[in-house]
Amino acid sequence: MATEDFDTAPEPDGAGAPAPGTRRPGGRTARTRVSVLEAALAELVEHGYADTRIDRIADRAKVAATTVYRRWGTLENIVVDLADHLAVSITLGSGPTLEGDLRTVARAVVALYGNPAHRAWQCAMVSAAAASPKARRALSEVLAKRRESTAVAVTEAIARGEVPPGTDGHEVIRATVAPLYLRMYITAEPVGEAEADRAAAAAALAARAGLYVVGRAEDGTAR
Amino acid sequence: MATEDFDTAPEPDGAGAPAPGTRRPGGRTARTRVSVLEAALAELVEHGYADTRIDRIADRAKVAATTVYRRWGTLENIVVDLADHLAVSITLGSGPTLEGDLRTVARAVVALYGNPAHRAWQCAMVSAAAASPKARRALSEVLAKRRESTAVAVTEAIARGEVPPGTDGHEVIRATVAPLYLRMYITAEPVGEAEADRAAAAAALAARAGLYVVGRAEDGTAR
Amino acid sequence: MATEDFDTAPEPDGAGAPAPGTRRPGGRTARTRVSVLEAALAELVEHGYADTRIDRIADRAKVAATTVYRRWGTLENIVVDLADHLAVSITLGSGPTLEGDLRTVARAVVALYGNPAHRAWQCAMVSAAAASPKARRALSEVLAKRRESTAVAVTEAIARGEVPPGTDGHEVIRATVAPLYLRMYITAEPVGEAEADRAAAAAALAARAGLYVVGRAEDGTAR
Amino acid sequence: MATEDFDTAPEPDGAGAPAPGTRRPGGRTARTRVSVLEAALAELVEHGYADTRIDRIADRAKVAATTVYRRWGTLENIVVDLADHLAVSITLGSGPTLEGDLRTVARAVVALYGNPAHRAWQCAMVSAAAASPKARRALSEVLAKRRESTAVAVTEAIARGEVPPGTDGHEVIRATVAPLYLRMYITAEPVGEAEADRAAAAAALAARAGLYVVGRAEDGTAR
DNA sequence: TCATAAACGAGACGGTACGTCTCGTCTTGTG
DNA sequence: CACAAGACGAGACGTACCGTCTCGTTTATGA
Repeated sequence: MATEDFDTAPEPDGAGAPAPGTRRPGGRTARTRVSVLEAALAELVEHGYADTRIDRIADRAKVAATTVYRRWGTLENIVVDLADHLAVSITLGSGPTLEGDLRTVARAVVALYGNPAHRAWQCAMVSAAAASPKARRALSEVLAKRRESTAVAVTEAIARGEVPPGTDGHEVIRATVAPLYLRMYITAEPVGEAEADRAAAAAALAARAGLYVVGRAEDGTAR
Repeated sequence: MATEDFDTAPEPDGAGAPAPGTRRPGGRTARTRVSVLEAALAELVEHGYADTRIDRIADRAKVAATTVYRRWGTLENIVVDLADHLAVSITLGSGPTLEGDLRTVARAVVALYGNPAHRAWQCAMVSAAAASPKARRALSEVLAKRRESTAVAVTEAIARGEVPPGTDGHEVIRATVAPLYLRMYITAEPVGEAEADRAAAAAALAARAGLYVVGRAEDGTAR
Repeated sequence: MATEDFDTAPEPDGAGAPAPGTRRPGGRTARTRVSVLEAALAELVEHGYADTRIDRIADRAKVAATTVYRRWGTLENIVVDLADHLAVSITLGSGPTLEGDLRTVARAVVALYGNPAHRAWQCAMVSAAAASPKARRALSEVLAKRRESTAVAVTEAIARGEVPPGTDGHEVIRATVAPLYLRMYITAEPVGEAEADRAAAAAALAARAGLYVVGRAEDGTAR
Repeated sequence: MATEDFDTAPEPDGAGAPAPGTRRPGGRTARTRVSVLEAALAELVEHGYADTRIDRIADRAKVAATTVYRRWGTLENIVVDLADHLAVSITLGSGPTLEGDLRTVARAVVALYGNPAHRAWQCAMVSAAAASPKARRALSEVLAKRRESTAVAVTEAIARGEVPPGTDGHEVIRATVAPLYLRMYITAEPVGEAEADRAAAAAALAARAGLYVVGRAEDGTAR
């Protein structure tokens, strides 16, 4: 195993003071939060993560910059907090074949990429993740949660006898979205429905072949 | 097609003055360049892209900060310039099967990730790419160049009749490395030889099934 | 006359609401006041005027900061209010000579300077006085009040025929303490009984010579 | 001896980096310095020490605030630096009597107080001195330097046989100015030529009586 | 080999954003 | 329903880093 996780700092986030916004989470506090998150998203869309400034967020949110620093401290924290606010749910129509379901997932991923707000946020997360363990963990969690809701497609496929028992749903979803994410967030190559469908087909094929059966992963190759 | 490339700025890099370091590229000039690039790499390893400071690079390279600004201007440019300096070449032993070759490629990718210097640089590139079109293009080119040398495996496989004629070599390689890159640079999940081999197997399977035949990509799905 | 008083701001202290703490000056109200004043004094001793913070005073007094703001509004007001709380009285033993009495006064001034609490407060007053007219007036009053009780020594000396009739008691006291205050609060040079006694001697000498006879002050010099 | 000096902080001003402005003290550097000092003085006159803001100084001096922080760090340092820039010299005409000379000194002190710029600066110094040992030392030095040039009046008076040999010039000057400083910077009572002349007369009288003979100070009183 | 233009070194500065610290006010939820 | 505690607005602070400018020095390079 080449690596686990490249954490570095010990994150001295110990429970000192209970962070503003937690103690009295109603009324103004909540309004402020929404207002800031929305402003942050707008700034991400307009300027991108690297050129997003906290004071500009505060201005746009009609909030004192001090408040932003008090509540979030860093831009990274704001972006991470946006995850909840953006809460995305992919609903798949329980199609008759695994490939159909995966195609739905893949197309949804591409569609999200077409949404400027979501795309800007996701880009920001990727950029932040490459720099900080905290963002890394957060992004990891968000994606895991999303997979959670789509991995049921695999369960059903197992029930239908379409793929071998023991097939790891998460792994199948990963295989489906990986080529898309590569293009979208790393090489910035064009992504469309063609790519989505091809990725779904490849993942379904491999799943049917039993490549994602848990445990078989241990010896690595299947065939 | 959901997107092409999300460039924004026109990059006003017009040929004003001929950029220091090009006119007299010998002796001290060359020494300076190497020294700075090496220092930059070390800083990337130590602090990560987000916390790498130009002045610290200059200090470490025993060079005036002014010089760094004159020659590269931005950290991003330095990181991009590092691409040449890190020149990686994956040599595959022309094995008897496509899957074998892909496995070699995948394992090489994982091995590179195990190299702290290369990993730090690649993380920096991903982070920068998420923010700037220039970095995006550069990263895109680097990866394309790498694929160039490994895509021959597919050509040979076609010759052997292992995969259908018209199969797109680049696409096969992309399919091979995508799950690894996803784990390495986006979700920060563990990556090892197991994952490498599984990715290679899946890509080979899909290639054999004709999923990566050029032109068929147009209508998207291959059945 | 080079100057009168360097007031600037109009002091918008007009009688709007009757200031909290004036209406019901018993029980808790009084306890709070004492507690805050004492805390303020302690903070002055510990940190000095420039580094004394209202919230720290509140903490130490076990009182809500809001209360402090309501009652005093500014640190300056607290310091001014401390004047009463510190009420100092110099009792002179009605000695046989003016110089003796003045020596008592001078030594008392030096002794007060040796008291950390009083010294801290006095330093604060001087510092505040250099900045605000209100503090200036307050300090002026405090010192005038102190002189009031000691100037009787001059009245008695006049009665004894030791100094000419019409000698201004306040002026004699001023002359006595001036060199000490100069050292203590302006040049921060050492001050001890030697200086006290010398100042008393000089003031007594000048008083006997009739330098402080009222009216003669008009033409300034007394020969 | 009640006290020496009320220093507190260890002043971590050790020779780390040689502070900007010392290495290349010509041209722009010098212009910047003058510009800032002049602006600072103007702000002191307009707003007083307590309400002088560094960024406003920078604005007025048409200099980046960063530069001010780099060169001086604190307002206190600027005010201290102003001492040199304001370089005051009292020239006394070598009159025939000590009292005449002292009168010149006293009147000069009052006249300086009439100069708004000098008065604002001196008030600032007093205020700062009450808060920081560094300012205290600086003010102390400035005043000592001024006395240095006027204390010669006493030397000449000794030569003329007007005052006893061994009379301490500095102490005589202190006695002269003390009542004026008390009124000007502590009690803010009016000060004019009348007070100046009276103070000069009293100091001269005490000096002639031998009160300021060095060594006699040890046992304190002279009589 | 030597003149000269290129590249570098070093100090200072302008400017942006950051993150913090206070002060004093306003708001909220709880006793 | 009052009020203590929480959250906020405003403003200044001091710092970090970026990128530029200036001037003086060193060093390639080609005539």
